[in-house]
Amino acid sequence: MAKTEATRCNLTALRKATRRVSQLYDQALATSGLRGTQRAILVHVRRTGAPTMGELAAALVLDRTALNHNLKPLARDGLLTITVDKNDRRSRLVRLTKRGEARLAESQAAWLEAQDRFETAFGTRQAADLRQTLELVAALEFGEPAADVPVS
Amino acid sequence: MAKTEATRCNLTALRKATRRVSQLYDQALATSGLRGTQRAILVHVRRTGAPTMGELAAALVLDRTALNHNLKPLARDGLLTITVDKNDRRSRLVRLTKRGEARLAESQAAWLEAQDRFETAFGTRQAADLRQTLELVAALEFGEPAADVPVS
DNA sequence: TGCCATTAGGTGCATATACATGTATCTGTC
DNA sequence: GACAGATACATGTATATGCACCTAATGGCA
Repeated sequence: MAKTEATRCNLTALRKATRRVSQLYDQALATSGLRGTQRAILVHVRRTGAPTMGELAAALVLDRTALNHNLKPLARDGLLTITVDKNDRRSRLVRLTKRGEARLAESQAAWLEAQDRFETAFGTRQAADLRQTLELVAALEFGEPAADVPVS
Repeated sequence: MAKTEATRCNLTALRKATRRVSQLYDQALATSGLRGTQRAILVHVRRTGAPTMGELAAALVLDRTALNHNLKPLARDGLLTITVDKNDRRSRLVRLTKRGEARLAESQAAWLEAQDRFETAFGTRQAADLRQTLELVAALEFGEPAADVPVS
C-alpha cells in the first residue's frame, strides 16, 4: 500500500501538473513581463470592469490576502488601480489602466503560443475536457471534516 | 472571443483547482505541522531511500532551486538530512531522519482524511482518472517554441 | 442615538516556485 | 595530467499562496 501512496495523492498530482504547465506558460510570457497568474488577474478585471477584491478573489479561487499580495506588483507597475468604493468605503475597486490594457494586448501572442504548444502536445479536445473537469474541482464544496471523535 | 478567454486558459484552470485542493489538504494537515508539498517530499524520500536533489526535483516536477528552498525548513526542523555524496561530491543525498519518519506517520491520518473528503465530494473513480490524466500532463514534452520569424 | 456583530481589507510571517548567477566537482581530450 | 565544458548545487531576488491577526466601515437593534 505504501508503494502506491506517491501516486494516490490528489494534491501531489495537481501540483506536479501545475508546475509543469506553469513553466511552459511563464517561459512563453516572460518577454511580455507578465506571469501566468498576473495575466489571469488582468484578464478577469478586463472582463468584469471594476470588480471588488472579494469578487476577484472568489472568481480566481484565491485567498483574499493572496490576491492582495498579487495585486501589489501590478499596481506598482501601473497596470491597474485600486480605489475605495464610494458606495461602500470598505470595498476596493480594481480597474485596468491604459498601460494594463496595453500590456495585456502585448502578451496575447505569447499566451496563444503557450496555449498552442500545450494543446499540440496534449490534444485540443483533451485540454478542453481537462479544463472542464478542473472547473468542477475548483468549485467543489468539501463539507465538514469527518468528526474523528464526536465531541459533546 | 474575449468572452471565453477566461475559461480557455489551461494554466488558469490548473491553478484554480490546485488552490482549492491545496486549501483542503493544508487545512487537514495543519495539525501535523506539515504542508502538502512537504509531505510529498518526505513520502518520496521514504520510498526511494536516499535520492539526490536532482532525482527528487525530477520526480516532483520541481525546479532544483525550488526544491532546495523547500528542503530548508525540513532540514532545519530535523525531519531530513542533506549530505555530500561520497561517490560524487557535487551531489547531495537526502535522507529521512527518525523524526521525519515519525512526523510522516503522524500526518497519515490527516492525509487520509483529506483524501477521503476530496473523493467523497469528487468521486473516487473520477479522482483516479484525474490523477492519471494529470500524470500525463506532468510528463509532457512541449518541444520547440513555434519559431515566430525564423532567424538566419 | 449607540453599540456591537458582520463584512472588506491590510500586514506580517512562513512556505512555494522559478530565474539569473555563482561555485564546486567531475570528465573527456590532448 | 592540465584544461575546457558539462554537471550538481547554492544563493539572492521576485512573485505566489495562505494563516493569524489587526483596522475600518457598515448595518441592525435596543
